[in-house]
Amino acid sequence: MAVTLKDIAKKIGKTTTTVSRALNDYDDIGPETKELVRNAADELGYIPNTLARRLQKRRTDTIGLILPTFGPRFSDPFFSEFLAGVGNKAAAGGYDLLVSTRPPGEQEMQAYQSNILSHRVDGFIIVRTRADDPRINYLRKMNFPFASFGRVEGVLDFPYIDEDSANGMLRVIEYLSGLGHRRIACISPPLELMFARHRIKGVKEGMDRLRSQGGELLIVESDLTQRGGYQTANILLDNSFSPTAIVACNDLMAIGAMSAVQERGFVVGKDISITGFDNIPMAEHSHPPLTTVNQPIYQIGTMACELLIQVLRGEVAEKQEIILQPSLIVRQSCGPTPE
Amino acid sequence: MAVTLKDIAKKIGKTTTTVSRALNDYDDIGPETKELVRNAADELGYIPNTLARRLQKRRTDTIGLILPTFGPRFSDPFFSEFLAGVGNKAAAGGYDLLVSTRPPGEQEMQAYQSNILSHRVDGFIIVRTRADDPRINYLRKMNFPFASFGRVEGVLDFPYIDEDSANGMLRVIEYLSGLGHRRIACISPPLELMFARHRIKGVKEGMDRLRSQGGELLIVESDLTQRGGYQTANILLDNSFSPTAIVACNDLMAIGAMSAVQERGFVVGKDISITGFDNIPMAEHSHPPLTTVNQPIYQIGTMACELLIQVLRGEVAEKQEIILQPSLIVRQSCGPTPE
DNA sequence: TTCGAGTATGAGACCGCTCCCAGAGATCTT
DNA sequence: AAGATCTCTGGGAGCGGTCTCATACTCGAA
Repeated sequence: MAVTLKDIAKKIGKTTTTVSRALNDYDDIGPETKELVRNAADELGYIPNTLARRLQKRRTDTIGLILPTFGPRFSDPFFSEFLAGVGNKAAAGGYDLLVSTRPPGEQEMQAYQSNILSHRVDGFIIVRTRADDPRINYLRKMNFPFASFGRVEGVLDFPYIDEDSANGMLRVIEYLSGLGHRRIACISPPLELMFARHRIKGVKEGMDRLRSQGGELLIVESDLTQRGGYQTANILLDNSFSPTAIVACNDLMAIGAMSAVQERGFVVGKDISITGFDNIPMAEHSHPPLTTVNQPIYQIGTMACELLIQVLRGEVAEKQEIILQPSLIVRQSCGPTPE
Repeated sequence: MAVTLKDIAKKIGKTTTTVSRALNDYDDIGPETKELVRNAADELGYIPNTLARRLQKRRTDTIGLILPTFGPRFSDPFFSEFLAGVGNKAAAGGYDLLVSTRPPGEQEMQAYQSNILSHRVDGFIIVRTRADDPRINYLRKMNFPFASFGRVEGVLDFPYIDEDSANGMLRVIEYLSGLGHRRIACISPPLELMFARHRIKGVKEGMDRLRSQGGELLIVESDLTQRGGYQTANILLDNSFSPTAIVACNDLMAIGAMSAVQERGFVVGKDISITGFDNIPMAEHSHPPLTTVNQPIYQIGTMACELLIQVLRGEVAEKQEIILQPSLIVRQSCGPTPE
């Protein structure tokens, strides 16, 4: 069996009280006693039982992360990198990370509820926020600690981190307009997702500025996947709108769109320009390499986790709201408008 | 405060013993009493405290999964899908999933140790096995429950699931040889990884059969990433060997290799054929779509988790060792040898 | 000298749950 | 009718920690 406080106490003829406090470095324990206890603990190979400690402290030292996924073939590079960021920060702060995947909706909400009510986690990281996000509404109602990556519509009285996607998209449009593009199509994620709204907002704002110069915009909704981007681009290409540039709201869809365009014999970056958003590793190695907006997703993961840890520790965060400024990554998927 | 057994007991004038057993449906509790207890529990909104139960049961109902990652930019589609498989199965079986990411080596081993010794998990899922795997050696030594995705060299006295990668690669080589290819280059992962060995073994076996027909093989080691595949393909293309086909040991490297080949103006599937392995979603949408070997990674995740759960429950699994037979997915990245 | 403050340790409750064991009735056996 | 058996419930220990409170001792100040 595992070594307990009692074993140490017995060995050195002290009580568990003393041992416990010595090991936790309380300053009401004599230095020699501390020394004695520590040596005995080392010798016996003592390791505290996390469960017992958690029960007593009424804390789980665990952070929950429930990834919203559609269907089993879930392979979003976004999440794996975000996960790594959150996980490493959590580990560094002494927290465990409890991960689940649930499709948005009923099951997802149940997962949040049961994790809270059965005392499995101390706080949640929310990812990929939705406009009127039921997760955030619920956590707020329960007064349960959380931090999110992404904002919501309405009151923002919780710690969050987000990228200024609107500004990122504005930069994309400005870049494209500088290359002469006026007829631009945009492939959007479901508009219930907040980041989709921000990105679309940036696109619209950019196009508004182009209105006097004949700017035209067509927005088509898709589903964030590569396949979705492919299909949607095909729809766009069949359409009479015939854009000179396609602005996809994430890299995965942009890469899917590239396939569709290339399949029709067009050259990406010459006949049609394509942009993405996120700067996933794949974007650098697509063919041609994808012009996109950088989103440091690993760092965002660590920062979101840090925000939550601050809340859990009861520290007053200097900054509860972090908005990162994006940067445009110019590669070869865009070129001047063909005449 | 949360409702406890004691609250229910007090309310109906019974003891916590009775309440506990009624809720756990022990058959030594009278049916009316059970009814009474259940109603009171519902009324008060009782939810058992997981921590307390776990402490008492000396079980954590938690499965550990430590993903081996190199560097922070960790975005392997492989892992996210595997994770989803494991996670969903764990949830279905009433287990929590504790996830960490660690670079292989010292830190990784410490994570295993501390998770075991501080009683955080009941068992581990090991992924991406290595030839003489320190994780498996350790868990075996500690007699700690685990199941793995992947085999090791030597004794296989633990539950595992694996794909018959050797056979998969054999099929690839046969397919390529059928198209007339004889000078074949292979981009390999680090050979310390078991699946690399199996895949290379299959490649060699296939080439051995081609020896009488002038088959020539060049193997170059890379690192599983898209970037690695790109760089390694460039090295290959600079080499005098000039292969007519490149067999990459995973899809990510294959896609990277495609970029390199295309950058030099070659047409993939005509001038040079390329194959991958894994059939990640991206493979379908690369340009051209990638010929590869299917590996149902989501299902593998669920099955690995199931193996572990059987061990944890003390059930005797009918099958402790599962080898899946792969299937070749033919797409457009291969063609007949150019003369 | 005596009291108060400070220091170091012990005793024991408690977190919320499970489970062993005892015991009270009810029913059955001979 | 008396003991044996069965059914149901209660008492209480214990999982492995933490924390409050009490206590014994030392020491300097009034």
